[in-house]
Amino acid sequence: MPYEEILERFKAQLKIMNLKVTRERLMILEEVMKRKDHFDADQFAADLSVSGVKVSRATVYRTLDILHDMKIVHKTTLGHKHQHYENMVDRAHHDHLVCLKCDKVVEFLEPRIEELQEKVCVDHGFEIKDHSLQLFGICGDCKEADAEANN
Amino acid sequence: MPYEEILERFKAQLKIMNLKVTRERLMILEEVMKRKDHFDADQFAADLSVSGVKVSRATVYRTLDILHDMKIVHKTTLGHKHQHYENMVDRAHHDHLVCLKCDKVVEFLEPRIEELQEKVCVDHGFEIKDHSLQLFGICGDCKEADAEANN
DNA sequence: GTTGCTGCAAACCCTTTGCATAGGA
DNA sequence: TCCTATGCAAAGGGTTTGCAGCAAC
Repeated sequence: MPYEEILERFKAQLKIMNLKVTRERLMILEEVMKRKDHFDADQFAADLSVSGVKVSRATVYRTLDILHDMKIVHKTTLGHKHQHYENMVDRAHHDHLVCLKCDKVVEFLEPRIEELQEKVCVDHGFEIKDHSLQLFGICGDCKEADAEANN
Repeated sequence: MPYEEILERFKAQLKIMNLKVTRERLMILEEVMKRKDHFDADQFAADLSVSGVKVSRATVYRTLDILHDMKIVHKTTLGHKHQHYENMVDRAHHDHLVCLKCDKVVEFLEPRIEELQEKVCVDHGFEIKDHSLQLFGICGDCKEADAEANN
């Protein structure tokens, strides 16, 4: 989806929600759209600042929340004490593999897991709304590094 | 496993780890063994206090950590900002369904999901160590309540 | 002009930690 | 006696919030 389109969608949504189109919100949207990785609010605020964009941390949190409500960003817990955000424009749902040694994050999608989750919910009379799945382990690179260290 | 046995195991493990057998640690083990639910440290400390057992929150956290190292309790994140603990004595691994309305927690085990997780890891060259899976939705009771409210 | 937004700093919440004292081994 | 454990209160780290001034509409 071209940036122009997201921008228009963002503005339109803000209008619908009775929110104002401000310089800060546009700057944050722009920065989010540049990101393809999993980022945390603090790092994001720092990067904005380095780019010469002055926006307070409070506004970053507030705006990321709006973007989350609009499903433009997704929030995940990857085993740290802070939340991670990711740009979801043109991206399908996925879960995460997290390396316990180097913190590398790899995305995956296993449709059969998704189906089984649905089934579990139905079996328990739940209407599923969301889920959170993270697999923690040691990535290939770290395993290799370990093996070498033991030689 | 009878309580006596866990108690002995706890004392033995403490000895191995060069930790002391204290009144506080025994009181906390006893309270943990009474629990079959998912509890948080704060509630746990409050309940201890109501039972007339005086133990500081700091000691509760410290001791729950020891019990976690010993695999006597398991730590989970259930979508809240605090950790939940559960007594794992005589209990197998399981994942959780969480109701977004009433916070009810239901446990489930779907071996096929576990297998597929293994497969995903192998496919990505990861050595799996742990995983975290929560399904969020609306439980049967809340769905009924909603339906009635709409009549 | 009205209403919502921002930045700041303080508050929050859960959890951890430093330190003096108490208490197992 | 020696050394760890405890309790307290303060610190920590991420996130939220109250408020006065400011910017959209």
